[in-house]
Amino acid sequence: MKTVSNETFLSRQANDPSFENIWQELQWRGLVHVSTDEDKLEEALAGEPINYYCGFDPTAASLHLGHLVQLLVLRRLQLAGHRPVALVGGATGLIGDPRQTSERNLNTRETVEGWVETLRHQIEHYLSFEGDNGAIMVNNLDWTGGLSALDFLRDVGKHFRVGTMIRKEIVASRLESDEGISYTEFSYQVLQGMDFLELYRRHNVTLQTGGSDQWGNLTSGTELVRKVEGEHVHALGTPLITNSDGTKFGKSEGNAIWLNPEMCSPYTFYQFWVNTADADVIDRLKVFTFLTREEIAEYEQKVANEPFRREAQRKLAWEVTSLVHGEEQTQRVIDASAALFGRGELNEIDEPTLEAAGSELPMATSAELGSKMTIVDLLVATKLENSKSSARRTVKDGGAYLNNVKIEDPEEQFNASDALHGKYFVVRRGRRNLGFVDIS
RNA sequence: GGCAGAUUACCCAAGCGGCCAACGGGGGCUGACUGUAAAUCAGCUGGCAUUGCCUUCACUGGUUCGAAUCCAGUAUCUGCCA
Repeated sequence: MKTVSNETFLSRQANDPSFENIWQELQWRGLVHVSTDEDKLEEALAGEPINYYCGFDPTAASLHLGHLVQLLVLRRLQLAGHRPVALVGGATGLIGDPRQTSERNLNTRETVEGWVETLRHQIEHYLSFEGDNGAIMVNNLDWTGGLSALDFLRDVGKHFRVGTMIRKEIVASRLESDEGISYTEFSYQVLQGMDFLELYRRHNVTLQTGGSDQWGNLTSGTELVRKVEGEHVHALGTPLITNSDGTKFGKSEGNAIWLNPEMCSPYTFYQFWVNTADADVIDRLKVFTFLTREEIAEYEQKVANEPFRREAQRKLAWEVTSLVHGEEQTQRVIDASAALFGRGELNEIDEPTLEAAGSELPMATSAELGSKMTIVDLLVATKLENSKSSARRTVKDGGAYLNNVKIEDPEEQFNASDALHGKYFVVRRGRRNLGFVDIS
C-alpha cells in the first residue's frame, strides 16, 4: 500500500525539536531499556547519518502492536536523518526465535513465504522510501537460503562459543525448563548474528534495534561483527510495554491487536486505545504518537484534573488509529462510536448514520439467521459469543442487550417489528462489546 | 543406545478404578460501582436439541459392568548413564 499519499502522510510526522538530539528524545519517550555503550551510541546518532536495522519475523499473517513500537523507533530515527533498513525474516521465520514458554511449531515454507509478502507491505506503510535516507527493505533468506550446512558451520559457527550461547537468558531459562530447547531454536541467535554482519557488509549498518526480549539476539550480532570485522557496532533494546494493572499489553478479549484490518477491525483497534487506563495513557502517548513533550504535558494535566473527560485516551486513539488505518477510516469509527455509545436513544439515530456505524461493527445478516431469532442467536451470529452456552450464560448474568434494552429471557423471539428502522439490531454484550445485525 | 520419570481444559496445577466436565490458583467474561479508566466485592468460565445428552485428561489398542486413573505399544519432552 505504498502510495504517493502515504508519503504525504509520512511527511507530516516530525520529531520534537525541543530535544537536543534523537537519543534524548528516545530516552524521554521511554523507548530505551538497554543499549550498547550509551555515550558512543548517542554520539553516533547525533552525528553523521548512519544506517540501522530492525528485523521482523513472519510468524503470523500480520504485525501487531509490539511490532508497531519497533516501526515507530525506525521512523523516529529516520526523521532524525538516519537510514532505516527493514529486514523481513524469510529465513529466521522458518526457524522461530525461542520463546519463554515452549518450543514453536514450524510453519511450512509456503506459509512463511506468504507472510513475508504481507509483512513487507505493512512495513512499507510506516517508512519513507524517498530521499537521501529512504528506507531499504531486505530479506535474510537472500543470504542464508543458498548457504550449505557445512559452510555455515565452518564460516559462521566457528565464531560462536557454546558457553556464551547457553548463557543467553532465554536459552538458559529454556534449558532449565521441563520443555528444554531444540537445536533448531538454539541456533536462532546465530542466524540473527549473521544478519547484522551481512547488513554491516552490504549496507554499512551499525545499529540494530529491537525489543529488549531480543537482547541476546541483538548482542549476538554486535559480537559477531566485532570478531569478524573488528568493528564496534551498536544495539538498542526497547522496553516491554506493560499495563499498570499487570495484565498483558496489546490484547483485547484474548486476541492480539493486529495491524491488519482484516484481522482486527479499525473499530476494535480504536476501541482498544480509547479503553487505555489513566495510569498508562501518558506513557502510551509518548511511545505511540508524535505529539511533542509540550503537548503531552498538557494531556498529563488533563488526566490529572478532569480524568472523566478521557481526552488523553481520545487523542491517543485518534493518533494511533489514523497512523495505522488512515484519518478517513478513523473518522468513520469515531462517528460510529459516538452514535452507538451516545447517551441518546438508538431509534433516534437516523438510518444512514446507523447503517454507517453498524458497518464498523462485527456484522451479521438475515442470511445467517432465521426469521425468528433469540438474543442467543443474535449474540452468536455477531460473534460476540463463541457458543450458545456461553451466550446463555451472558444472558443469565444480565449482560445481554438488544437495541440498548437488557434481555433476560434467552428464549424470547424477535422479528423485524422489533428492529430499528425495521431492519437493524444493535446487539451488545456487557458494557461495551457491540455487534450489528442487518435483516433487510 | 541403556535406565528412570513426565504428558490433564487458555496457562500453572490437583486427581491415581465409580461421588470427574474433572479441586485450587492465574488469566478471561459478566454483574454491582463508575468516567467506554482503575481498585474492590460477587457470579460464571468444554459443547448441544440444557431437569438430559455428547466430546475431552498426548496417541493407538486392551483389561473391566465402569478408566484421566490399570496394562501394552507409539510419539514427544526431561534427567541420569553410555
